[in-house]
Amino acid sequence: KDKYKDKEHKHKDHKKDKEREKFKHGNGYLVLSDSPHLEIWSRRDVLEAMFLFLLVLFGSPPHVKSEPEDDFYHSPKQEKSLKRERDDDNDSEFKPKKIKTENDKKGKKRKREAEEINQKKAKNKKGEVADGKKKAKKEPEEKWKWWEEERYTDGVKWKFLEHKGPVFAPPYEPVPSHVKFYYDGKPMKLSPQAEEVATFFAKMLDHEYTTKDIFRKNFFKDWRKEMTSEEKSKITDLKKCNFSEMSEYFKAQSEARKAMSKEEKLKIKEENERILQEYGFCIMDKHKERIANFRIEPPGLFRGRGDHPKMGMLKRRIRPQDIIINCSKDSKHPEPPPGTKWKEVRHDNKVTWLVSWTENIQGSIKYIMLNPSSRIKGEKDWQKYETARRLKKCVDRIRAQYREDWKSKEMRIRQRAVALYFIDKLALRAGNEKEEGETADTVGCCSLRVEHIKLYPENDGQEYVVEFDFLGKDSIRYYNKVPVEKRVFKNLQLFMENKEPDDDLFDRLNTSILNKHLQELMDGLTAKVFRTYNASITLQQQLKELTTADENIPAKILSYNRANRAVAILCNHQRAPPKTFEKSMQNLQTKIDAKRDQLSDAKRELKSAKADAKVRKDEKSKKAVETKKKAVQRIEEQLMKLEVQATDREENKQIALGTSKLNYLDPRISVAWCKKWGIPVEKIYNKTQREKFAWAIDMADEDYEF
DNA sequence: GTCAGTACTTAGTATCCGCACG
DNA sequence: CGTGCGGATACTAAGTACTGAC
Repeated sequence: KDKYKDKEHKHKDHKKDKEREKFKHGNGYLVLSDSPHLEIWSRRDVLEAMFLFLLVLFGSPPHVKSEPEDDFYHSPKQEKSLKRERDDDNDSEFKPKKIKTENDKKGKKRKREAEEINQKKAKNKKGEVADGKKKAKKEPEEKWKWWEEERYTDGVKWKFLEHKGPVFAPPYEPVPSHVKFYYDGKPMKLSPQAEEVATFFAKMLDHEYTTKDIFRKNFFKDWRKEMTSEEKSKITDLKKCNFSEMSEYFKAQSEARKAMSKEEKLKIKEENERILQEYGFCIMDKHKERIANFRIEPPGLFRGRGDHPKMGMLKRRIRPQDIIINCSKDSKHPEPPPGTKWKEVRHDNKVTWLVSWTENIQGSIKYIMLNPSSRIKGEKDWQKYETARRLKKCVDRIRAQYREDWKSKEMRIRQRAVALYFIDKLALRAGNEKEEGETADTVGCCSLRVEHIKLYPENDGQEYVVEFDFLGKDSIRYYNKVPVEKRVFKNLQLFMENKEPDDDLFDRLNTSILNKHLQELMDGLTAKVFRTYNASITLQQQLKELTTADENIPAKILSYNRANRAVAILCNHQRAPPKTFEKSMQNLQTKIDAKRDQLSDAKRELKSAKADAKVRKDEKSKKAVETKKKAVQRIEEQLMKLEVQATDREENKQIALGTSKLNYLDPRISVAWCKKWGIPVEKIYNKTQREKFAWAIDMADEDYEF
């Protein structure tokens, strides 16, 4: 109650929020605290309404638990969902009842965000409100605009969750007996367990992974664990193992798959579709939502990125007894495959995952969660950009502050300030500590070591240049030479004094110290918000700068891509140049040349048509001139389009735009840009992206400002 | 402050699949 | 009507952030 008091005062019309706030967490279960609604909604009402609603949703009587202990949990949910639409107008009546006495930052923050949501909401709400139940019925056809509804505010992620559990990897199918494995030149029949692991290796034989020492060592060690004692004593040297028949067999198999008839392919497709329909969706709070990764990761050999010390280790097969199911108490929980049991079925509505298991390589937990188009992901995404926009409002203050801190007497503060400067200026990642030897040696800002930077008092005519060279996330190299302010430079010299190359540059700093500091500067601020903020603000600026009114659509899109690219470069989003890059560039060039020829032909024709018309002066020849003119124009346009495409592709050779588009750029900036220039959103976002950003597409208008 | 554990976002690449092209 | 290309999607690794115990 206290938490949200502050909100109450300012938000008289936020009744729904209040409802949510009533269901607080205490002693491990939900407690219904001061609830004015109990006055209007008797338990019977609630049950009745709930019944009706479920009937509409599922078409058959629901399974309703009647145990009292379920009740407090249960009814609020239904009460709330049904009520939503209704109570809008009697809001004010309830207000006075809520007396909040204290506030905290989180409450404030949410409030502010909720405020914004509400403004938008006000616009559309009226129409939808009318038909509460019908809406639920129609829902599958009609897209649900979750962004027009209130959000949970107290850490509850859902009230109802039902799903079918995961899809397990298909069981191992032994290779036919004529496919032999040879040890030391002699054929050898392997036990199914050992054989399965051998096939994992055989499938990767073409990959350069299998030539790496660590990979081979890890693989062999784990493989031996799967062998029978007999096999173990025989097979002692990986070099003497010959997997080539297996490898050939799998290659043949994949060829065969490609060569399958249409019918067979269709059949497989249909089967996949069936599985998707059955397992690919869940019901969360009365809405059917798509699950992102409902298939359990199949066993195989671990492929880390970069120089990973664990590459080649066996990634174990996941069994039902490894699986934790999360769903609501009042849902029909998924059944484990016959003869098996789940590790646990829990009902934790403070988390968003449906299924989890512990992976055996790093011992970390993996989750099955919802699709980016789902409410639960979308809300979070939206909130992320709202936080970044709040940073926009106070970034000047924060910048002034860290510049001031460069002069601090305290080393830890100077380090903090310089690190923050890098994070802000260069969009570096925070750089959590990692366990040595468990993962590839990569760093972020706070974990930079002395060996990762070089200082040049003067370089290429610039003063105080810092050269960064290190491996970041996914072992992608970050290389950059940047001139910095004198104070930063001097500080860096100081930090590096008397240190070995492999000592931490910021020895008095880590991400948790930094984030704690940031939290004090702005509610909800963490290091990664700077990346989001700088990416989005850069896009907005670049779009403003690069777009010119008189360009045609392809040229505008090139401008968009260039703006996008500026961000990708800032965030260091790289990719391996596609294998087919050179070739496809050539193809494009050929096309361009052909188009050029075509254009000059068309121009020539136009000329002669004109000459002809001059002499003849009849209608027909005039018309011919017009036609030719149009043809020339059209070809010119096509040529332009191709040239633009070529430029775009060339500039994109080693830069990946997708990551920033998907994770860093406030989609409303792009949507606004599209609207402003009359560009169809489809040119910017493909189908998946449009689903993910449905909220932004729906709510942003052309004058949206990040 | 350190550490382990948990939840969730961000990331590059492998594979799939539909469509333009010959 | 087959084929090859390139965008879309699937996959899962690798980050960030936060919590709570000590």
